[in-house]
Amino acid sequence: MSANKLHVYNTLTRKKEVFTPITPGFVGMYVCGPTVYGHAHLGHSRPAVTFDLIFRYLKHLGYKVRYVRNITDVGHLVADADQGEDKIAKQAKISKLEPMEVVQHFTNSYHKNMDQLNVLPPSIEPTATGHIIEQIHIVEKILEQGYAYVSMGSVYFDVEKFASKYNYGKLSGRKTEDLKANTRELEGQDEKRSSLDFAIWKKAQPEHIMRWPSPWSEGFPGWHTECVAMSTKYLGKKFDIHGGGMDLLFPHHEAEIAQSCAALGHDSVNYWLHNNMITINGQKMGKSLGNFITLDEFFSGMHDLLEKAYSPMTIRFFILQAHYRSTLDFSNEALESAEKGLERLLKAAALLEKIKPTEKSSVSFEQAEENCYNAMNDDFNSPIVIANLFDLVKVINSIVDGKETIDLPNLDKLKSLFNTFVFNILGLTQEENSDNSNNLLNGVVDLLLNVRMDAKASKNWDVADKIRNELSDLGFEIKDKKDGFEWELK
RNA sequence: GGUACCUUGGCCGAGUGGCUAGGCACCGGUCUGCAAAACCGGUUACGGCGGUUCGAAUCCGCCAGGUACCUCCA
Repeated sequence: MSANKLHVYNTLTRKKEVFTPITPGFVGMYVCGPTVYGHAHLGHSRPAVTFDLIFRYLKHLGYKVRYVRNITDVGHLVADADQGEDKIAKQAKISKLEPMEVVQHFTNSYHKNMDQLNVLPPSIEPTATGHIIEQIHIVEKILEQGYAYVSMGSVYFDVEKFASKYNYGKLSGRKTEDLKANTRELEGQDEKRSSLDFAIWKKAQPEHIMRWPSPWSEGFPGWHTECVAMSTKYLGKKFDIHGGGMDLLFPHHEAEIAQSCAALGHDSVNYWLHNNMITINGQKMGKSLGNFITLDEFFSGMHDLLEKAYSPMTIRFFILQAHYRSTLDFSNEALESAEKGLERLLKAAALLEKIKPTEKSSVSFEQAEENCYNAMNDDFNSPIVIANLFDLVKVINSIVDGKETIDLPNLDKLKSLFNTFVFNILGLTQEENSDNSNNLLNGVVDLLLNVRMDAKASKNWDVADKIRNELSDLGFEIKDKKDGFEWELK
């Protein structure tokens, strides 16, 4: 891997490639966002954090990035007995709310969770319902090009016709013959010429409450059309990066490629990036599997599978400790070790600010810096970055212990390196304990510990230990120093 | 059934031919009145069998186990 160039793993070619933007200095990135018909769960945080890391790093490299992440608020079908019914509409009926009320509620909840995870907002966050006209235009274009047909008020994409000219399945490695042999019986199949075809406009059934007029019927846009319409609108007919979860590879992204190819005559995306899944007991955590834990439940600890609450930063760090293309297995043990590791990292970051430089330096950081950049340039390898940061943690602690020395230029270098990677690129934040701002409490604890200092001075160990042990039981961590003490609320 | 991918130490997770991440846990030491924190050192690996090679966790083959997608899903 060459040292200075960003390489990304392109799902389309199954290789790491040098990243070269279409327009020098600018990057266009589109990422599939959530379908807002439920609270965000741990699985949703993976692409959000992954592409946040990528967004942050591209910006750090000096690119001007337009990051588009959509909100899917219409159109996807449910999997159970209510086949053919709109997910959002179904949720709306259950809770007797307006569909847009449901959408707004879960969008707000998603935004709150993303903010807690310190995920930066995208540059543009378009909604599917806000781009019905654009989607109708895409459908019209595909019809004009002859790669779709109208049937009973719905419009279907003609996969076999498309496949006769273009390569359908190139992203997911599928062949149309194999697909034909394996497609299940689904509702509405009789309207389609082939089981492979997919709806790009769907006529609304009477019970559908989300519906829009179109040249073909009153209905709603098809499953994969919104991303094509919105990515084209905001990033152009050709853009750099398209991201999303691996589970969207087929059919969603394959269908996107087919649609933009059919409508525009060429591919839109240069680099396809896919994050892997978070698993629970080795199995994908997913809405439809019912084995998910929401982010709010993680933050509060209110779930049977959780032994305790885990902070948003713990979740973020947990995700960043694995490479984005690997599966990541949830367990209480793994989260607790992430929590402790993160604490150690952030404590070092705080200590770093207090270090006073000396005349001479026994340490330098060129190698560490190179290692960090090489790791990020090698397909955003955050676990390697973190490993290097932990090496720096050791150095910081050794300096504080007086076992190493650092001069001003090296201290500035270390601060800049550490803070850049910990806070700017990995996007971690110090989670301030709100109780620390309580002056009354601070005064009382300081008083008790000063009493303990006096007890220690007169070798009254019983009193000294009693104060320390009982404060510890209450959740305070007491650290004796040479000439005093430090404490914090755990 | 088809396609793709995975299997690393007590746990989590990097690593793609030699130099063997990192975190958590555990053990020993330093410091401390004793602790905690910190530092130093240590222990436990590459699913199985074969092959290629001077050398394989890393390449190839077979076997076993697992996952994802093929229907909405991050």
